[in-house]
Amino acid sequence: MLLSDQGGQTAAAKIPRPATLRESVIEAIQELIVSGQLRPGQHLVESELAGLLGVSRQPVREALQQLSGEGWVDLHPGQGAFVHVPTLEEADQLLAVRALLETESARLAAKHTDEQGVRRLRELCSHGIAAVKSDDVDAAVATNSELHALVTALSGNKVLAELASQVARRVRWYHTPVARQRGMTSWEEHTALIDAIEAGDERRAAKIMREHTEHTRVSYMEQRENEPVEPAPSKPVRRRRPRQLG
Amino acid sequence: MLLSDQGGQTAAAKIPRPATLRESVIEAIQELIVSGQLRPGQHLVESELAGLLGVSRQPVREALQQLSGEGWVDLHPGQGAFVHVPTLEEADQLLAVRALLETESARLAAKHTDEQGVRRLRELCSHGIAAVKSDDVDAAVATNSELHALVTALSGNKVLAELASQVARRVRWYHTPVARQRGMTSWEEHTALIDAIEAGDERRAAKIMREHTEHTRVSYMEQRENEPVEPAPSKPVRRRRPRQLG
DNA sequence: GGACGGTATTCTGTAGGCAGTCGACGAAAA
DNA sequence: TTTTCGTCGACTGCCTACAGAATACCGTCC
Repeated sequence: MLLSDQGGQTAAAKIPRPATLRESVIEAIQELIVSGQLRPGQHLVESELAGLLGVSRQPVREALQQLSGEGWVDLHPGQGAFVHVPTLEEADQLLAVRALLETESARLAAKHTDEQGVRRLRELCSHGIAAVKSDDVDAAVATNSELHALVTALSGNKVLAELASQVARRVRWYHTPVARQRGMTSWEEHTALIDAIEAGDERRAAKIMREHTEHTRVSYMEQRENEPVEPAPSKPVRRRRPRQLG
Repeated sequence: MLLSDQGGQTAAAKIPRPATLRESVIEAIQELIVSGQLRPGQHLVESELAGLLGVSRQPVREALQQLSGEGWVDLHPGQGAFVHVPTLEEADQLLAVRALLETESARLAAKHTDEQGVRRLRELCSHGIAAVKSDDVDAAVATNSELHALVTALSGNKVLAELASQVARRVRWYHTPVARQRGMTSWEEHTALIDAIEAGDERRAAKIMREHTEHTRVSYMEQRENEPVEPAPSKPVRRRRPRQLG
């Protein structure tokens, strides 16, 4: 029970629960956002999403509220939900926080180094390297998330792990385009990190993780500066359906 | 807009918004929890809360879900909401995370030291000292929260500030009983912290904040060991209304 | 031609209601 | 007496419906 729900995907056991509609809706909307079908700043009309997903408004409302708590959408009271517009500044700050949390996690993981944990880390690492070699970016990103999640789990601090996972989910939104650019380098750093954890070298593990996350941040910032997104409307306006003829 | 919703209570300006029912319900339930009217592990029946607060079930549901995201209640699918049972271990970890976040905040605040910010910090500090002298624990705790929130806001990293505020809210649940014990000592440390921030001494500010939060943690742990709470039922059971006669 | 106010429309926020599900209690069997 | 099964009650999850709020459209007036 302790770590079963940390990995999320790792614990596929238990029961393939039918899951509540709310959870399904959450995942569906997340998918729509990361896939770009819902653009940043777009007004999310509850009834529309409800119709699209074939459910009622209530699960959609609840999903939007949870997504708001996780930073995916912004909830303007009385106005509705809008897909969050990721700022350059915010991405920078988010990645900085991630660096902070994960650095500490790595330090703690090295402190209570755990043979079985290290083994699982190595497994994930080889999966990730395989994914990069076969040019499967999605799999690489997913494995990357799992690996980082596992490191935080190994820190032994559940609160820290949960918080880091929350931040990581948001980072993942930005991460995909960077993954290809970073490519194999990232996984070499992972390997070094695991070595440090296995050796129980807190200082080195922390250092590597800090540099690793910092590299990702720099990569992201460079990428973004090369491809400036079009300036979104500063005031998100409620979209209006074209009037019906007749 | 930038910092207005950081303090919560500080920004009483803006609009005396009628606020959505959901938000009111959230605050009401939080209040019921911290005041102890809702005991840890207790089953929260939606219809009951709805009746108590004079609203329908929907706002209550939404409030419970948000509170679940913030760690106040645990949501068991198909079973309902239960007031979170704070573990000793969890409190320890929570305070450790707070230490991490606020240490970094203090460092950053010292980095971009800001005259006006320092002035506001000193104001809060004197308020807090006055509260302690007049033995007003609630005011002291509130002012303490505000001060810490302001430090995180001065860090300039909004994501960090938001996260720290989230953690701080949970800490506050545990903090009240410790406040009296720590008393004036805590505020002397605050003064030293502000001095360091004003001087722009990152290292010293971080050090003071780390020790400060560590003192709180130790205080809390000592207090808890002296007064072990009764072991809550490990399996939260759905409360059952006594059967109607006839 | 531009600005302003009225109106219509759309969406959110909330309420109430129904079916599914989970747990508890009690009876029957071993 | 202990275990197992059936039944009942209550609560959650979801859907539908209604009232209020906010905004865009459009005609009128200056």
